[in-house]
Amino acid sequence: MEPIRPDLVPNPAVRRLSFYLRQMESFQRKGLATVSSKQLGDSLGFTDAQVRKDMSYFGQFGHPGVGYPVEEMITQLRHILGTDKTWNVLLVGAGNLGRAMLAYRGFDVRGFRIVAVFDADRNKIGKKMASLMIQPLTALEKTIAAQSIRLAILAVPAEHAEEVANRLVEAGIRGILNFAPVTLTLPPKVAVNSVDVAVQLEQLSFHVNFPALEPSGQS
Amino acid sequence: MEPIRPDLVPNPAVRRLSFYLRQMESFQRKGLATVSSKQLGDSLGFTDAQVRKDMSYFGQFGHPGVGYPVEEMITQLRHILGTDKTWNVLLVGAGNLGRAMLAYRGFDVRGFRIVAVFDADRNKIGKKMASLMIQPLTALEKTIAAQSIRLAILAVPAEHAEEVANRLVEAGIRGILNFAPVTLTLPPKVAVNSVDVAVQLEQLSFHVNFPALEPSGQS
DNA sequence: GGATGTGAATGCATTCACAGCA
DNA sequence: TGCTGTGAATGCATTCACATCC
Repeated sequence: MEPIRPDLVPNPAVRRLSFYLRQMESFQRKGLATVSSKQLGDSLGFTDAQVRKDMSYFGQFGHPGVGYPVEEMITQLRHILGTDKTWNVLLVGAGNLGRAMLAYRGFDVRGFRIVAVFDADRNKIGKKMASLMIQPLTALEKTIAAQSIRLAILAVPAEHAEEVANRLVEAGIRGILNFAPVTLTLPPKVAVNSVDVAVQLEQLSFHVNFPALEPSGQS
Repeated sequence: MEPIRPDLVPNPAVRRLSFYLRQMESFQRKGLATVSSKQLGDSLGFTDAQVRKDMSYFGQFGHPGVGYPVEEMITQLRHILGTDKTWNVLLVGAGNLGRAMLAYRGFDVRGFRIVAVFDADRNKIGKKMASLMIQPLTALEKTIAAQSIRLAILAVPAEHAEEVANRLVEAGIRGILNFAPVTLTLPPKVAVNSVDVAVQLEQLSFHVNFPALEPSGQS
C-alpha cells in the first residue's frame, strides 16, 4: 500500500514485475514458502541484484537471511499491478485470433475477464461465441459504459485498427492490447501494448542470421 | 551487404528495425518515394535522431537534403532482417491460437510460411488444418530435417512448453516464438521471443492505475 | 552464514548539435 | 535550405559492493 511514484520506476522494471508474479505463482504451486532474489532471478534470466532493485522500487518485501515470502509477494505484486480485482475486458474482432483470446483459459486466474465481443461483419453479429453474443460496433459506447470497461483487446484487420481504436478511446477505454500490425496514434492518457507476430518472427530471423547477439533473450 | 557486427548494435535498435520496415511498406502503399527521419520517426513515436542513429548502425542509406528512399530501404531492411527469403516455420499446438496463426494472412508477405503443424492430441493427429495435416510429435525430427526448418511457433499449454521446446532445439530449431506463459530455459544459441497475453494485459492494468507514466508507449 | 536494501559506480542507449553534402 | 551521419554529452538502467539485519 506504499505510495508508488511510477515516474521513479524504470519502465523495464514494471515489465519485469509481471514475470516475477508469474514465477512466484509457479513457486507457490511447487510448495515453496520463501524464495531468494538469486533463485527468482536465475529462473527468469535476471541477476539477483536486478530482482532486489526492482522490488525496492515498490517497497520492502524481503527478509534478510531468508528471502521473499512467496504467498505475500503474490498478493503484493497483484496489488501493484492492479490485478487483485478482476478487470472487465472487451474484445473487438471475432476472427480466429479473437476466438483464441476468448477461449484462453489463462485470463481468469490473472484477473481479466472478457465480457463483450464486437465485430463489424453483419454475418457474425447476433451469433454466439463462447457464450457471448457478438455485438455490432454501434453498441460499443453503451456496453463500455454499462459494464465500466477500461481495457480492450483489438483483433481487427490493420485497415480498421486505428479507427476502431479511436472509437474505443472516445468511449472511455484506457488500455488497448493491439494485435493489428500498425502503430496506433492515441492520446498519452491511453496505454497501448502492441503484439505483431510477424515482427516477433522477424526478430528471430535476425538473431538466427547473426547468432553473436542475444543470449536466449526472452522478450 | 555491409559487414553487420550485431555486437555493436543495441538490441533495442534491432527491435525498431522491424517497425521501420513495416512503416516503410505503409509509406510505399501511399506512393511516397522518399521519407525523412522526422516523418518516419513521428509516425512511430521515435525521435528523428533515433531513426538516423539506428540506420547508421547498418549502413548509409539516406541522402542529405532528401531523406531515405522508400523502395530501397524496404529492400535493405528485409535483407538485414533476413526476410528477403522466405522462412519455413513450424507450428506446435493445433488449438485455437495455433489455428489463428495458421490462418493469419500477414505472414506470407513478410517472409514466413507455416509448413507443418504438430500436436500431441491423438484425436487431432491426421486431421487437416488449413490444408496442412496435423502430425504427431514423433514426426518432429524428420520434418524439420526434410524441410530445413529453423523457426517454430510454440502454442502449447504451459505444462508442455519447456519439454517441447527442448525437443525442437535438439531437432535443429534455432528460433522460437513462444506463446506459453513460461520462461523457457534454452541454450544461448537459440533465440526466443515470448508473448504472454496475460502479461500484456497486466502492463495495461498497471498503467491505467498509474497514468503518470508511459506516454502511449507501444511495446 | 545468508540474505536483503541501497547509494555509488558502471555501462548502455538516447539525444544533442553540428559538420558536411545535395 | 533541408536533411543525413556521427562524435560528444546526457540520461537511464543495471550492476557492484557493502552496511545491515535475521
